[in-house]
Amino acid sequence: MKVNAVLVDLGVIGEGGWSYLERICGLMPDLGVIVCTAGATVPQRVRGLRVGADDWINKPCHPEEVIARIEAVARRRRRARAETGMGPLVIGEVEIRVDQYQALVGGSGLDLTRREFELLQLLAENEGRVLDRETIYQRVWGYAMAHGDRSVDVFIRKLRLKLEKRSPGFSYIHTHFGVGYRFAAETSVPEGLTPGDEGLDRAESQTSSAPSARA
Amino acid sequence: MKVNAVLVDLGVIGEGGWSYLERICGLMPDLGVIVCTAGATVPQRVRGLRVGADDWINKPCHPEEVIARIEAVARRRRRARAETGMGPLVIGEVEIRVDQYQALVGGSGLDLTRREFELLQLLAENEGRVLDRETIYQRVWGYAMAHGDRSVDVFIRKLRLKLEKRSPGFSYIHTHFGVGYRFAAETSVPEGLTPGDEGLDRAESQTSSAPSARA
DNA sequence: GCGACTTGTAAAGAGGTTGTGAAAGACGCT
DNA sequence: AGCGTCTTTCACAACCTCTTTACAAGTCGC
Repeated sequence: MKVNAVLVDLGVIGEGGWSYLERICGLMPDLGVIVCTAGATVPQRVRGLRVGADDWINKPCHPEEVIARIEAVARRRRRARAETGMGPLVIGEVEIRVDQYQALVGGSGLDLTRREFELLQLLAENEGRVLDRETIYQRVWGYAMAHGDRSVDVFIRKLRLKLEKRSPGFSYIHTHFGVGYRFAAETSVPEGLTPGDEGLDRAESQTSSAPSARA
Repeated sequence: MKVNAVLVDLGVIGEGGWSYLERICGLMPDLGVIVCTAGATVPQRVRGLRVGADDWINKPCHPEEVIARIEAVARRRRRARAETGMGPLVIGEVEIRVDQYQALVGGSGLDLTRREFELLQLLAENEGRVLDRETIYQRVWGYAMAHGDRSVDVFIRKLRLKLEKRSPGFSYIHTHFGVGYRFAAETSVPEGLTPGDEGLDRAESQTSSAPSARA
């Protein structure tokens, strides 16, 4: 069961309420946030929506409407991450069984530590997308990355070692210099390309060389 | 400019309003829909949100709050679209996936550095518009350009090389002497046409550029 | 066409980013 | 507590990108 939205009853809103709201919206951008207050003024509601709340209900309010608004927000959220199917995550040779806390490569189990697994899971859930280190750290470690922290790099390396040992010839984790990392199943040595005629273009072809295309 | 949300004023809602709302929500699931009505009852609002509206405002309502609600919905939409990669930027053969930090030409990936990518993105977002160097620098580098800085020119060149290598016969980045650069998909060698005799409105030659238009 | 200015092009060094191996520290188990 | 495992930190090497510079080529007004 996945949470798509929360209903936050702040009562009569005060300073504590604002910082709380900001923290929720900042920390969990994927979560729908509906705020419920007693007698909030228009400027307050405006401020709340600006901070990041998805909806704002003022008491007294009808239960039916509250439910409908929750549904509306939750539906939006669900749609936004429609790809988060419940089945195992499969990218190329790699299969991730989230519920079992286990990753497989070519059918046999991969021995990962907790951090390694959660990093792999995050990357795989965002297949094809470049994630920067701050985002990775925030979502795997659960709090903000300290300046100069190299943990992400180190764990990327560990994952790479374990993955590429199991399926040689494929590279999964790609570095985007100055940006972050991207997870995708690609042949590490694109055939038919002579190293040297590339010029400025390092010709990493995204689509053509996917080994086992995953629709 | 991309539309993220619409505000639909249905007045006093009747049967026509319902079918209209259903059509909008059904036809354009990616669009945020905010409904505005006069004196809709709670069951009516519940029904509207169930049909697929993202928010529901009842008149009389404060303009400030309306704007805040539009912003909230639009923000959600934008985020959802960026996250799911729903809205790649497509100009001619070039496709830009902002969330993936990746650009494709003719379906295969173009490997760009961070600055190159951000420059391309800026140009593509302003397709057909001439951007001067100061603006480009300000928006890609994030601060004002120093006098005599040639960085923009250098990166324009790098982009041109990578783009034109991949789709020969087309030029995307056009120089406007003394002004700046303009991004548009055009055949690079149109015979008998001197670049410059386009007159005053050179900006809107937005050919939808069928790739086979060269014959 | 001439001169002044703008833009194209190529290359190299500086500076920052990432890869890598190993040691130190934290954690959990018996 | 003792031990092994996992995590974090550190230092250095390797690498990539950005910026700068210099010169060539192009464009505009006269």
